[in-house]
Amino acid sequence: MTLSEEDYIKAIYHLGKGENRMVSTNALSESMETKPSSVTDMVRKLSEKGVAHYKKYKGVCLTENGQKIALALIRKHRLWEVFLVDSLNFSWDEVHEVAEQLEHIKSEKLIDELDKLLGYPQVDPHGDPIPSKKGEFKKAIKKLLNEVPVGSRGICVGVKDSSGPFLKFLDKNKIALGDAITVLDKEEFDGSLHIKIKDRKMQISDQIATNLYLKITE
Amino acid sequence: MTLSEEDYIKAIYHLGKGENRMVSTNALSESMETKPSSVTDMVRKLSEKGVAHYKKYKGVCLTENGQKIALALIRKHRLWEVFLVDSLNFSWDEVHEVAEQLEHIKSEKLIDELDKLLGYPQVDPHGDPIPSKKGEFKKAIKKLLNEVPVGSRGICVGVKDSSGPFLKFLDKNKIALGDAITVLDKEEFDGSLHIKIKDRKMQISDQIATNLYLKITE
DNA sequence: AATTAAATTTAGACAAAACTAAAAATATGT
DNA sequence: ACATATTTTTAGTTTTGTCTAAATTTAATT
Repeated sequence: MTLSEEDYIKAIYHLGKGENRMVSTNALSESMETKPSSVTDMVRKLSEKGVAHYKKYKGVCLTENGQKIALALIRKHRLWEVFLVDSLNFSWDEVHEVAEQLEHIKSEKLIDELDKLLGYPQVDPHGDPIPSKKGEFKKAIKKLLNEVPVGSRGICVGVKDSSGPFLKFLDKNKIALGDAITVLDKEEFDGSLHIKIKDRKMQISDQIATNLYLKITE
Repeated sequence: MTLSEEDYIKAIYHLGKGENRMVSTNALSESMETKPSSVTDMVRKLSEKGVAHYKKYKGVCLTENGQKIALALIRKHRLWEVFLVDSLNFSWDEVHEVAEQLEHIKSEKLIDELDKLLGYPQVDPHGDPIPSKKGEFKKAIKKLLNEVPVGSRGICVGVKDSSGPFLKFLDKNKIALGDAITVLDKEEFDGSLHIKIKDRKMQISDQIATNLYLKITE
C-alpha cells in the first residue's frame, strides 16, 4: 500500500463512521482536500486492488481486507499519539499531525514493542479506543458528564456552554480538554459529582456536569 | 524536501565520506539502486534548489545548506536507532531499515524530546556519532582494541580473524558485535586488557585484543 | 595519438497521483 | 414530470521520479 492509498482507506473508514457505510465521492474529496475527479481515479484503483467496493455514481466502502488495513492504521496512529503524550511531553492537541506521519511506518515489531512500552493502552489521548492487533475495540461515545454511570472513565472532550464565564471557571479549576476523568460518586440529593481528574480529586456541581462532554468507551 | 530528495542528499553525504568530496553519477546510481540517467535528473534538481553543486561530467557535492540537511537526517536516523535498541528491544542489526523510514518524519519537537528521553546519547548502536542539533559531532574511527588508549569507550564492530575457533571463543565469552566496550586498564607485562563489556567486567589477552575492532569517537 | 571502453548525459516515454474542463448521471423543486 | 441544480465521471494535462535507448564526453589501452 502506498502512502496515498493508505490515506484514502483511512478516510473511507472514518467517513463510513466505522460502520462501513457507502461514502460519496464528494465527501471523500472534501476530507482529502482533493478534487472529486482524483477521488474517482483512486477509488477505482482501490477497488481493483481488492480493498474497496466501488459502484459508479453510488460511492465506495471498504472490503474486509480494506477494513483490516484501516484498523491497523488507526491502531498505529493512536499508539503513536499515546507515545507522544506519555513519553515525549506533547500535549493532546499537538499530536495529530505527527501521528499522521508516523502511522505510515512499516514494521510489525515496532508497533508490538511500542504497545508493550506504553503498557498496552486502551485509549488514545483524545479518549478514542485503540484497536487490538486483531482489530477489535470498543466504540467510543460522547456523553454529558451528568449522564454517565458512576465508575465511568473517560476524557474530557468538549463543552456545551462555551460562554466566557464557564470557560473561565474551567480554567480556574484546572479542568481542560484532554484531561482524564473518572466518576467516583454521585450525590443523589443535588446531582453533584465526585470525580478524579488527572489524579486529583474534586467535586463538581450538576450544573457543571451538564455542560461537560466526556468521551467514554463502552 | 521530498522523501526522494532527502535520500539522495544522504547518499551524497555518505559517499563523500563526510568530507564533501565530489561524488560520481555512477556511484550514486549504484548506492541508490537507480539508473545513472535518473541520478543526472535528480542532482540537477538538487542543484537548482541550492542544496548541491553539480558540474556536468564531473560529479556532485553538497552545499553548506545541503550538508545541514544531511546532518539533520543523520541525527534523526541515529537517534531513532538508539530509541529502537534502548526502548523497544531491537537488536543492533535490526534497526537500520526502520530508522530509514523514521528519519523522514518532520517534527522538530519530536526529535528534541526524543533526544531528551534517551538522555542525549552521543553514539548510535553501531558506535557512530550522533550530530548535535547544530550539526557538530566527533568523527568515528575504527581501531584494533589493542591500539586504543586506556579509558577509551566504543562499540565492537568487527573481527580481524574470522576463523571458526575465534568466533567460537567470542560466543562462549559473550562478546558480540554491537557490544559497548570500555578499556579500563592495560597490563604492561603481557598486553592483556581489563575491559568493561555491557556492564560486565572481564580480562582479555593481547591476542584477542589484536583481533577485535572497536569503533570509537575521537 | 588513435581507438576502444566506460561513464555520463540527452531525449523521449511511463506510472502515480494530482489537476481542469466538459460530459453524463442523479437529485431536487415546483 | 420537467427543468434546473448538483454530483460524479471522462478525457486530456501536469509533475515527480523513474526508465530505456541513443548520443556524447571522458578515461584507458596499446
